[in-house]
Amino acid sequence: MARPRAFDKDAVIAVIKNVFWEKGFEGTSYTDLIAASGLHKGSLYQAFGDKRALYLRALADYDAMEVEAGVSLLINPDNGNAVERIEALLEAVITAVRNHKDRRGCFLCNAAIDQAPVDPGTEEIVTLGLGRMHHAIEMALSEVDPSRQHKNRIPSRSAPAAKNTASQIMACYFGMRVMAKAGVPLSMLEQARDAIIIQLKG
Amino acid sequence: MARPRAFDKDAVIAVIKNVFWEKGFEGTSYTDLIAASGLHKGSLYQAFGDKRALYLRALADYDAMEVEAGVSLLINPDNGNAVERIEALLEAVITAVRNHKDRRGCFLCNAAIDQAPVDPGTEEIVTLGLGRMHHAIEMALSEVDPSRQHKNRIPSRSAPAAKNTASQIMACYFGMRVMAKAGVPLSMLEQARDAIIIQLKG
DNA sequence: TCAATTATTGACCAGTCGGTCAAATACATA
DNA sequence: TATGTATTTGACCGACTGGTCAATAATTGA
Repeated sequence: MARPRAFDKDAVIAVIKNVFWEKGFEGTSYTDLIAASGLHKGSLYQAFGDKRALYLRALADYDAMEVEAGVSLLINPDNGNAVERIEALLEAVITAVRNHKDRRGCFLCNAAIDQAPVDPGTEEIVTLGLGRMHHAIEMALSEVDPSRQHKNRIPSRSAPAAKNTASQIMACYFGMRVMAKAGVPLSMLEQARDAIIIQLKG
Repeated sequence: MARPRAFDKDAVIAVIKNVFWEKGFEGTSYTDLIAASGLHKGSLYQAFGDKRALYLRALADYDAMEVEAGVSLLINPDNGNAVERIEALLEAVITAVRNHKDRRGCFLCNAAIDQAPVDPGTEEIVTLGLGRMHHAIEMALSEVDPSRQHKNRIPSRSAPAAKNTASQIMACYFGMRVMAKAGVPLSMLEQARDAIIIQLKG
């Protein structure tokens, strides 16, 4: 019927996500978005709406991709026992800093600090994302796999204890991301990871 | 010799600190700073330099006031035993949200995310502040007060274990601040606090 | 009282911000 | 091939950005 769009919307969001992820909402200008996407300002407006709409789509995309990856890492028994999966999650934070000099951190965490307090749309995506993360950790913690119980000595937890510990691990995880962004020595992140794992195994 | 300054520099920094604290670096404009301080743009420049210099002074002031308050809370035995002092620190995060609807969070934490990765001056203040916090927690954890040891049953920790646990508690603390900003239910923050305290007492 | 020195003031700057729009363009259908 | 429709384009907008500066005012020591 009409002229078709010359670009793939999802691919553009994926690119733009990286800009907001790295620079935050206020720190990102249309000039940045144009440079990254190769599109014209008018095209961005026509396809997605204003800057805030673009930001929310980018954040939702992060949630669907990266947060979801974390959730499946935590839930899938193929990745080892519950403690090993949680350790892998924490290890990923350290690896990102060590190998890739990644200072972008976690977009959800960045958004929590820079936009959630002033934008309800951001707040909603962030709290839902944190909620799913929390639930995944809780699931992992309460998991009792009878066939592995002996071999790995993971103490099983009552439901309320699992909830408490899940909240604690969430806090540790996001705290580690903040510390990584802050630029603390890697050793401090490793210490935090070790302490958590020792606690879980003990 | 010459015309004296009509305002108190420290008082102005204290006011401006609140603006940056709430809105971040990019989110704060000179218009905001002028409205908060009542000064003219030229006066701010003459007295402090550019926006970044102002931000760094505000952050340094936060470090000297608020972070230092946290450090003394952790170190001073008048505030109870080590676990009680750490609990008070975590409780303060929850209270700030519950009673004052405070969404500013921790300025050091906000700065870690929004400016530390792109500004070395910010990174330095933040890492030094985190370092002092870490040291204070470590001191509290390794503290063995013989007269109280029996009464309160705080397990004493070896130096390396105290370092690990200190890093873990730091992460939990900053994570809780992120979660508070994100707008998670208060119960989740209380769960995290409970889990940490149970861990320390166990 | 006068000179030297510093602070205050508000007008001013170029550049950039997010956002709009009408014209040109390209496609699918008829 | 003609027509209707959606996309692309780049010029354009007013508002605001961080920052400057020359004129004016206030103070102290001489």
